[in-house]
Amino acid sequence: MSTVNAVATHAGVSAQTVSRVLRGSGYVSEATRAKVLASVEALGYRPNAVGQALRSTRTKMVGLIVSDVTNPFYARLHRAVERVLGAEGLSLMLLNTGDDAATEQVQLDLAHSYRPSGFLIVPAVGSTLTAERLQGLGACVLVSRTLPGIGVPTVVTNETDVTRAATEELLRAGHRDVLAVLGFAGTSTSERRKEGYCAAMRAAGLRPRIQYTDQTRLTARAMITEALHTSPEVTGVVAFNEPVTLGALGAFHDLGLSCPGDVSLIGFTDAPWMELFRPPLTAVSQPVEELGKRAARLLVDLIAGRDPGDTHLVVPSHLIIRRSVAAPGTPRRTNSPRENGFRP
Amino acid sequence: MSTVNAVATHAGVSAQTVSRVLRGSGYVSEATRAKVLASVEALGYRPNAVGQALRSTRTKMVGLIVSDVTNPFYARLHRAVERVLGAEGLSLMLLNTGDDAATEQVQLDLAHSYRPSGFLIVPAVGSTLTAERLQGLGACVLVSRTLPGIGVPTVVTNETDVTRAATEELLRAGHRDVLAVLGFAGTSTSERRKEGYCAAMRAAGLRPRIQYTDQTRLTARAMITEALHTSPEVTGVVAFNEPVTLGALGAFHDLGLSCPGDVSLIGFTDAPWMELFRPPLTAVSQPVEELGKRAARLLVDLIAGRDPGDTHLVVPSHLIIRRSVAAPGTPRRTNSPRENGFRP
DNA sequence: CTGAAAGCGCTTACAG
DNA sequence: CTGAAAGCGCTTACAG
Repeated sequence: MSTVNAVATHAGVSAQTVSRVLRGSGYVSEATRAKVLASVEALGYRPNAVGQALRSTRTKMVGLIVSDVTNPFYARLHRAVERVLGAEGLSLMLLNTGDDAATEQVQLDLAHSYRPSGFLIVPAVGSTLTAERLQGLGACVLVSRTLPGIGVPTVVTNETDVTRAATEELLRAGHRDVLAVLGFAGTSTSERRKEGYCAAMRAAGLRPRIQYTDQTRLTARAMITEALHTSPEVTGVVAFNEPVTLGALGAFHDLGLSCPGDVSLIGFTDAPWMELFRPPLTAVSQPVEELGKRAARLLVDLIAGRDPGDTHLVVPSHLIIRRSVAAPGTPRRTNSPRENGFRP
Repeated sequence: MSTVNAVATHAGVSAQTVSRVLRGSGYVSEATRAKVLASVEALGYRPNAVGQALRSTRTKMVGLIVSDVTNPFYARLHRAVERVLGAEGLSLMLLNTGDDAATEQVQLDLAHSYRPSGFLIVPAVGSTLTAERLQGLGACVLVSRTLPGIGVPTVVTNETDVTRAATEELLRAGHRDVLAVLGFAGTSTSERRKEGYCAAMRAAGLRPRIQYTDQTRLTARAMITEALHTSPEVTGVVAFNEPVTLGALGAFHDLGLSCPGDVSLIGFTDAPWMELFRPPLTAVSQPVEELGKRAARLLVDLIAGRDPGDTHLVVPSHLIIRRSVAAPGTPRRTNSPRENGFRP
């Protein structure tokens, strides 16, 4: 493993000159530059990022903190972010909070110990992050979820509007009792969607019916099974994310309910299988790639000390109409669960 | 941002003593330890991982190099690996090769510049990685895919056996013309599955029919559409991964083919939606969590310089029988594509 | 245009 | 049980 000094000796120059050539900063004569480059080549020299980071007090790395790496939403986000950052010579360190505030602190500490150039954070439920803490982290952008009363830059989608549109789609088909399955209570994503849902219901003079979940498939499946079991008057469901959408379909299965015959469904975060499903699912398509790209660009500006312009970005989601919403049928009797997934 | 020296001054000891207390190595008196800990607390000191890494010439980080972060297989792998490594105080740096050999080199260089403690690698297609290169990287485990003639530790699944079992499941139902849709030609995963598939076909005196793909949904969809279009005698399909399974379903849709009425399908890498699909998909369930756990443990042993025992691990996949395989119906006529996804 | 000196924050030998 | 010295690999001022 050769070092700058080895290259310097080999080229007959000083270490700083090697550094200057490699960073392309300052003046270097063509002759020296050529000598250095030849030595770099000859020795197969690769700069040690740790040495660079220590001296420059910043690692060319960005911490991406998400709540669940196996949720496809975050995998897509990761890839989109990586594309933009990679072009800027920045790497990504992906950390998982499991939506636990304590884990979030630990992971943030861990990432911070590498002194990354910046952070892209999806705050965990009940996050205890404060403005000061985030300030201390340096450049930082909140993605998808925001934190109340904290003026940090954010990039989110227009969930309120699109959830209202989704709800109205069900109401237009004739549904009167629509269940909104949300994520964790208190997160900005749940609350903003609740707003849109409630606005549509109120405008139609209907009573909202809300179910919070932990955003995972299995919990959603059990909760939706129970809700539809005890409230057979529900004929429409708006899901929260891909796992919850799968949970809803699992619940329909457990109760022997057909979709859209017995109950209509609007999926969230359109996934490839939703188009192929029978029925093809009407779903909200979130612009995940755009979200990631915008967040990454905003962060890059912040890191470079450039004026980023608007620091509170909203990218539009939209509703894709397919065939999982139909007019409600005859009112259901009490449904009893068929098999796995539900304990009364 | 306080440093060891700040803590040392505050506690009235030397920097090395602080270091010893924090690392829990060497002898330190109870009194000194208490003083140091109090100062750490008082100053809110957090060690700088970059400083540690530079001096100890190893970063407490592992590079995980995969081919496509948005493939759920790798997301699950990431989480499983992170669990084991996190418990050992190791972080993960996730890098994407997009299954491109040149990108693989670049990403590996990049990761290596941080001098991680080890690497977990899913080699890209046509990977130019050599034994020497991997040696130079330090501790290294190949996951899921192997490289021919390279004695590096590996953790894979028993693809040959399970693909043979999947093929036999179709033959048992009466199929004679079964299409095996594989991934990239030449990867160990494609070739090992081809082996299992061919073994089953040969044993039944049948002619193999193989289609290589780039393992993505859209390409698989187009290729399978074309294959089923030109060869209406095919009545069974074995898919390669989740994206290819979706591609197959898309192809059936494009050709107006029902499953399992017109064509039977065996999915690969069981995903939650496959159970809920109509028909519920018979699929190969890969032990991704186990794969990640074993690979991570093996790497941890290697890093610690412990004897890892067996360095070529095979974890078992198994076939989950559901309802996408049925007896072949009457032979199909030439199918013409219905809509999007296929250009003759 | 180039170099000698210093130091980023930590830990590794080496003394005592 | 504890400390003075040195150095991991690089880049940042500062001279010339």
